[in-house]
Amino acid sequence: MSTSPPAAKAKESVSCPMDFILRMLMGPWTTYILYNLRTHGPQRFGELKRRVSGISAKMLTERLRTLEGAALVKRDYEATIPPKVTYSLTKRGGELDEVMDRLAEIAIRWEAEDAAKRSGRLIEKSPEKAPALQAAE
Amino acid sequence: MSTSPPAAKAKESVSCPMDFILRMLMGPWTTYILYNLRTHGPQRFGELKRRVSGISAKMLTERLRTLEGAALVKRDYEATIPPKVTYSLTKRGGELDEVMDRLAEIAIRWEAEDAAKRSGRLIEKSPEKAPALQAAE
DNA sequence: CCGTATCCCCGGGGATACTG
DNA sequence: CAGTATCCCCGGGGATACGG
Repeated sequence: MSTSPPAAKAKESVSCPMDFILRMLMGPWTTYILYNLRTHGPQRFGELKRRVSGISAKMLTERLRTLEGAALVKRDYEATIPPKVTYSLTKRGGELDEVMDRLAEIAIRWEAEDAAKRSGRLIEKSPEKAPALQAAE
Repeated sequence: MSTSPPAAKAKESVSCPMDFILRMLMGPWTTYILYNLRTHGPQRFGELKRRVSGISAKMLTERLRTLEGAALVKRDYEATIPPKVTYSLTKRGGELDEVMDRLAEIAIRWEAEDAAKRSGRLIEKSPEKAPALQAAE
């Protein structure tokens, strides 16, 4: 396990295998990019850049290269004039879908639970300021 | 979906719910910390700091506070002399186990596939330098 | 159109010293 | 022991301009 020790070098003494994936997903903008490729299908650089609003070309390029290196994204270069570059998820990239969905499901449930807990408190006590939510355990 | 737009503010126009969780897990050292709490059980600040080797007190404190705020970690303060503070996973924190395991499983499979693919190439072609691995699709 | 090259700035995070 | 306070530094990432 890791994510940001001194140097993100290889060899982690008591490492955890999923670390690599988390490192990948954790990179800035990464989830945005994968999400857009998932929901809007293969698309060109500019299109992607427009959708992932706010990202710089530099950043987008860097992320796509990294994802490509990890074999999660495929890059198709067509040497027309002007050139046309299309990015798409690889088969491997698609394998993350299930976990992503699982994560999304949990997130939604938590959100609902928190909302319920909050409104419950409001009904019984109506505090001035919403207190930080606390886990039951 | 997101992870690092301009400001990690709330309100994301076309947001994705799992974003919150990813943001959390993606924080530096986070997975290390959760992993240690999972495998070594509840433990004190110093103990945790020793295990997550290389982390600074400042960072560890900040991460633990964030995790506590997200209700993934519980903080027990005992006002003895000297004070004794114990951290543990909450029930909610434990709900991530399944996804984590799933992720670990995928990571291990990929690693194996890559190793196989690499050695396969080495046998048939023996290239000087190992080429960047490429997805089938 | 799809990038790379350059510059520059801001804040995340480490080290150290100190308190309850 | 478990933090907080302070200082300081480095590099990640944006903006801009240019090349194929």
